[in-house]
Amino acid sequence: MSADHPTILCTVDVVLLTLIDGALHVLLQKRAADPFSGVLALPGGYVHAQEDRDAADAAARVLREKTGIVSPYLEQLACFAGPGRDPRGWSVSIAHVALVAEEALRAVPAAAGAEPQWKPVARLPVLPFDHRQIVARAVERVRTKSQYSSLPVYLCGERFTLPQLQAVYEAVLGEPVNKVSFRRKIDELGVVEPIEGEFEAGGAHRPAQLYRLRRAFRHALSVSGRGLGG
Amino acid sequence: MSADHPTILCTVDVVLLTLIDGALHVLLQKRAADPFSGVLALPGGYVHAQEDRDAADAAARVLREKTGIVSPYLEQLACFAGPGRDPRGWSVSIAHVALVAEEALRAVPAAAGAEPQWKPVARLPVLPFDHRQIVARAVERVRTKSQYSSLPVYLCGERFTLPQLQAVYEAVLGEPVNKVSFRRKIDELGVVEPIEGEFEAGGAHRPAQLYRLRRAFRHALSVSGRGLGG
DNA sequence: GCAATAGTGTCTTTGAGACAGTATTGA
DNA sequence: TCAATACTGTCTCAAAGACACTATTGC
Repeated sequence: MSADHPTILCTVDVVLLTLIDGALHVLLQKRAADPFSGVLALPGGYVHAQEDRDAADAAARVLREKTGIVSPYLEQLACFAGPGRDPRGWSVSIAHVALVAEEALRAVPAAAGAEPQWKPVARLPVLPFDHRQIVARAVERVRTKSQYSSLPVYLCGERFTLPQLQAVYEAVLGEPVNKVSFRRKIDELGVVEPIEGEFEAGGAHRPAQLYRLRRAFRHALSVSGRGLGG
Repeated sequence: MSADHPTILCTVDVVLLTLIDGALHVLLQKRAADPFSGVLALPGGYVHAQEDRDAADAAARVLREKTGIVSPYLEQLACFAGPGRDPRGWSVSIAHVALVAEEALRAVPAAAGAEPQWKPVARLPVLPFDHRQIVARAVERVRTKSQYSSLPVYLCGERFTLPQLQAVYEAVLGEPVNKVSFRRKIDELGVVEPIEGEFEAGGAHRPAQLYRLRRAFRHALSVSGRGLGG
């Protein structure tokens, strides 16, 4: 029965987001091969049936191979499929969203793929395939989830203060949040903990308590994004 | 580059839910072909590159061809993918959730496929592939969305009373809901409207106002499920 | 002391649930 | 008139936001 139907292209794409100067940016790379060789696009690639254990695994591999980045948060976004999105024919892209702290990018080893470029999601260049819609859906998902979850902590570095975390929420949501209710919410979500005796010094004002992710929410590898407060 | 990789099976599966005697039921059919020929499973099939315009379109076609049902609500759920879920090899299933009123099933023409069987989601038989997880995720999605949206209206017939709609919500959510806040919420969602002068007669009590979906929320065909109060 | 930001106590406002009342039917 | 359910007005309670106050630093 499978022979009745022409081969369908099966790929994964990754929308990797980070916060630069208070604005969400997405990682783009110049494509190494046709179609659209040399054009800026989302990192993506074919599923490797020999090595990938599932779609998230494939997305994590593609991200690692092309950019050297291992994201602490990786979640399936949706399938984008149809006859027109890829000039080669009917294709399926299993799109994923990943989050990383800008700070963590400084430790990334030399990438195997093209030099990554960060573009603000509010001013994207023209993108091939349906990558513009994919990015839009990813941003929408992150904004929606940030309203009730602790997702934005994955945009912070290892150590952060609550005022910093609040600024991250405000940047993602695009609106100010109430300080008191923000702290109440973060407290009851229970995903971060104060680092005993550690404070952010430097300013001409009272130093802020440093926090970190609780152990149960730290991931060296990719996670599904479900049921983890994300 | 595509030749580097073995063919990946690309299918769609549909979790069609309805409410029977106050309990969520899922439509299953005996499979017509191997693998698992003759075993009860979700209706599913290959993507047809020649005719399907996207994944939801493929799901609607599969559902229509195999069961004769055209659902007023169809939404992409997630991709289930991996080497172990199908004995034929690495496979991708683009799973969808669909909702239909039990009442609407009576008007369904003779199905081209096997006789559909409705099984309660709380007591599923053993299912092939990863269909059990797919059903579980579908039910979880419907429950979650029902908490804040008008999704359950698609489990009602064309005309319904608010007490009937409330009972549907309670069946889906598995818990009683407050009558006053329920009516406030339905009112502000703005997806239903009273049918002027029409009441549900019959009981030895005050008749209830009949309601229907507002025109903007009625769909003869499948919809994406996003941004429509669903 | 003063400016600046961190952190907290508490009042107000808003929305959800509880409860009890009125409305309308068939018997 | 009574039982039964539809519908509605209003009180109570809990969560969220507003505001103001204290805390701690560098200058």
